[in-house]
Amino acid sequence: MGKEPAAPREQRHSQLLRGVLDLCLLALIAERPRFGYEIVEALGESGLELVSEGSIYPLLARMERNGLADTYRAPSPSGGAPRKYYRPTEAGLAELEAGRTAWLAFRGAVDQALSAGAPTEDTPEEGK
Amino acid sequence: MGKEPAAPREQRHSQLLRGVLDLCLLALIAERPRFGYEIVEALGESGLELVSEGSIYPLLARMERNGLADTYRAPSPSGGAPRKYYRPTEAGLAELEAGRTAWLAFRGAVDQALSAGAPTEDTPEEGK
DNA sequence: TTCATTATCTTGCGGTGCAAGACACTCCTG
DNA sequence: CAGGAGTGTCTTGCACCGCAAGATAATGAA
Repeated sequence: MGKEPAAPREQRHSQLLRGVLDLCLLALIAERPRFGYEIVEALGESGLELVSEGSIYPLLARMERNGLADTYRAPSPSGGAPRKYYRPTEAGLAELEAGRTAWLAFRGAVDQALSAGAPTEDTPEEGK
Repeated sequence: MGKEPAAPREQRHSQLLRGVLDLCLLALIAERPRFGYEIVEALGESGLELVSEGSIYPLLARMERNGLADTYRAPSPSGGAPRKYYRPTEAGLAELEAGRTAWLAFRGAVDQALSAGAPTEDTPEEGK
């Protein structure tokens, strides 16, 4: 005993983000160059409020290392540490496009799987 | 170089499944009791073809251990090892309901985040 | 100088999908 | 009766990654 997860409900969110978080980042920096802090806020506005900096900085660094994004620095206009702006490379844009497709397919598959045994089930799917 | 993952594209699928796979299983056994092999096939029909037995048996066992599902055995009608049927408990149904809600919220958030910098958009970003 | 603000980066932990393979039960054939 | 094939279940070990927590850095104001 004592090995209970204790918070299985909130943990689901963490697991859900996997495999999609990098895509979201790519989409965000594809819209326009952004820096870390800004991205956290942008994600929050999308409804992904639980994403924190500890999640995205390593991810951003990995993307840069893998050649999906490149960066440049610029001083902070409001005083403070200089900002590091991220912007997708060609490879990054390609990855984003592939990822969008994968997400759409996955989303459809999960929707269908979850519709099984749904409570609102009038869906009179023909008997096979 | 030389430490590249080699297959980042196919790996995304694995990561996407996290946090949702248990929900799919719950939905499937909520529709009617099912056994392992059957579940793999059902998932495949939904589009989740890459899910293999190595993924779901441990998951099924975990759900049983956590009181989300209970089981009973029945002989295989077509000869072979006896089947182990899974069916959700009350707690399992509650978890399924909560999970559906979480999935819907997450899905919307990701859709919105991914719509940023979409190619179909007139992206009027000026050349800086 | 010292402090507050803004922002980036690192470490260690914990959860989990999956490939690979071992094991179990039943029927069929000779 | 023995052997084989088909059908299902279960276990081990690994690799991946989000995240809490905290360290670090740069700038401007008091």
